Amino acid sequence: MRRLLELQQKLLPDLTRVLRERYMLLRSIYHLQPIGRRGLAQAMNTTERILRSEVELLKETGLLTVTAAGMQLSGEGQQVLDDMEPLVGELFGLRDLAEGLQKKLGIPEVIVVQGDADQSPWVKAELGRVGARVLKQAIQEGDIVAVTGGTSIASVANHLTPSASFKHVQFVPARGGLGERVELQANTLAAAMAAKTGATYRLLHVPDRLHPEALQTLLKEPQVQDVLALLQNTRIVLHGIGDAIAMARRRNYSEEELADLAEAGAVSEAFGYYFNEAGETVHRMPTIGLQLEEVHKAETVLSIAGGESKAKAILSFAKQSCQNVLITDEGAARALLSTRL
Amino acid sequence: MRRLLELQQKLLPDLTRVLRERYMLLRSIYHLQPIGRRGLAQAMNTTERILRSEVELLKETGLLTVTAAGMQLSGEGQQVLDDMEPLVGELFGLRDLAEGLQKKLGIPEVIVVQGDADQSPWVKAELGRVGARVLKQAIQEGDIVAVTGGTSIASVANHLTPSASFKHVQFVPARGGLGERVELQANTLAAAMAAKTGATYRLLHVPDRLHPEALQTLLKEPQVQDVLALLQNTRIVLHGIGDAIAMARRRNYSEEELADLAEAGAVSEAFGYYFNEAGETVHRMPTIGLQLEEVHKAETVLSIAGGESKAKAILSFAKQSCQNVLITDEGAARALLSTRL
DNA sequence: ATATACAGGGACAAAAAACGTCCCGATCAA
DNA sequence: TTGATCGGGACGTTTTTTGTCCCTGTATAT
Repeated sequence: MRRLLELQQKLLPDLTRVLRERYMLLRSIYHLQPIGRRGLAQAMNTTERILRSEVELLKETGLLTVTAAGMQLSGEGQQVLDDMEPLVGELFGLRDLAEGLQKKLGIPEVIVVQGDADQSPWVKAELGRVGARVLKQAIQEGDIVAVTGGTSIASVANHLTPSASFKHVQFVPARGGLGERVELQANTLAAAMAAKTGATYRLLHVPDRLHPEALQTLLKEPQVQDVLALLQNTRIVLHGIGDAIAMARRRNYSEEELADLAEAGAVSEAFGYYFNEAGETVHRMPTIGLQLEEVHKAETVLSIAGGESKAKAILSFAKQSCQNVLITDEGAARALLSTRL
Repeated sequence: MRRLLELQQKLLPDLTRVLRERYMLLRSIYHLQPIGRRGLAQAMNTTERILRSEVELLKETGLLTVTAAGMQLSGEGQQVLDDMEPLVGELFGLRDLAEGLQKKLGIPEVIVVQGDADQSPWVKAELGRVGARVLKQAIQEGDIVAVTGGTSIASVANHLTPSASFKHVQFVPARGGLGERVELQANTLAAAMAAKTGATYRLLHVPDRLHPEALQTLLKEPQVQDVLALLQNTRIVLHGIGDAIAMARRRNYSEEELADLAEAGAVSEAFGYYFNEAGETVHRMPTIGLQLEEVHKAETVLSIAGGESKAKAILSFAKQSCQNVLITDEGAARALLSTRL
């Protein structure tokens, strides 16, 4: 494929530019639909007229339909967008980035999506879309999937679709309450994923900020024990990676606690663990759930994190060397590759 | 590849049109170089200005160089033209034509080049170029290659290049003098091919229009016997297919003989044999050389014929069902496919 | 050597396409 | 019902493409 592209580019030098632009257009429409000309023009920061020409062309090709509510992708347009996925790597040079990361971080598989989650809101959605696709491919009957909270994982939940392969799958929250907003909590997302796919789910109801003694009591509860037993047999871990300080702040840590974390050198966060640059655990959220050893035992660990601001955190967590697949974005990838080892 | 092209076409509807045009441009330059803007514009019947824009673009891409003598392909341009070969089948729908012919005529491999040899002079050159390529692929050490005369085969000779694989190959004329112009005779072409490739060759010197008795005498000549013995071990036959009447006329048949041929239903001609629509031999040139049985015995029979006017002849000869590869052009292919079985 | 024919490149007006901008009636959501 | 937003029409302006002609240099044949 690469060869064909190079050949075509010699005969039609701005082929890739056009393909890139059209791809971004389709993708934007997909994420914003139904959307009007003006709104879209603003979102893609281009002019209304120029966008109009593009849209008219895509309309003639039948890739998008135009209603009074705005424009949206047709079935074929959706199909084309999906079919383009492998092409995108070449068009934006993402394949090279992915290979570079793979080598640098020692992760078996790396997928890089175009854009920067810090700058463009839809990039998070893209991460979710790709994450959902990868999860669907990895899933096997009877799997136990441990999921964490966070915006990236929430995005995956959003893009999951019903499928027979999820029939006997169980989604289990990786950890109990972590003090996040409810729509981003692991419990919520496990349930949401189950609902979207047709799988089943379990919950881990652990109130926030419990005293250690109360925690011990809870641990004896049959329901809780049940879930913990399931977590020990986790085959797939689906988790996000957070910036340590940002996560702590989101979880309403006091200024004092934040200072402690910073002093300890915490850089990244995942399933309630905080890691320093060397990948060592420097702090744990006071709750119960998936243990780090169990993550290492899992067959497939799917990490999702994007945005330039996440680069340091990704690098830190990669030290765990337990990941099988990393899904990230261009912004993070470039930042990672430009830092010295 | 096909899939990628379809995808691209949805995003850039006139991609294939542009690729087609640029390909034809490169090809025309290749066949006419060095050529000036005006001459080329006339040859491709387009305007000077529009061609100029195209040329400027290709020049910037480095595909052609511009000298005071005119423009010509650069090394890279040459390379691109070669690399495009597989693409051309898709762009011009030639793959479908080839498959159709393969089915209809029962020939294992069919290659169709773009254009019509009756209309555009360079199509014959293209047939030769492709023929040379195929021959080069088919050749093995120690092969004996029987070649016929004719313009198509002459074109193959023109496009052959030196190669180590031709080291111990012998080119042998399929038949003795057949009354054609010397530059199209089998003898000449066998020698030419040997010279171009670095192979060796043998000649079959048989004067035109010999009496049967004289022929018998000649047959006893050691030199002749030698060549005939070689022909019995022919592994590759490289031959053209002619329209029966046209060939006879080119060979200065009398009006009376022509009438006889026509009455006998002669349609096609190859290595001195004339066949009717059913593929039956209705006449033979009075000379010596490769026998029809030997053609059937050969491992590879490479037939080359193009132009709409050759369609009937190709169909007739295909009845022999001894061909392995047919190289023809769009004009002939379309005509063949549009005739009832 | 010289004439000639043909090469590429420059120039420029005409034509066409692309673009910026504004408006309008329809439609949907509040 | 109201207000915001939708797609499509309209139109002048800008940019690009195209047609046309000319000029100078260079091969080639005489």
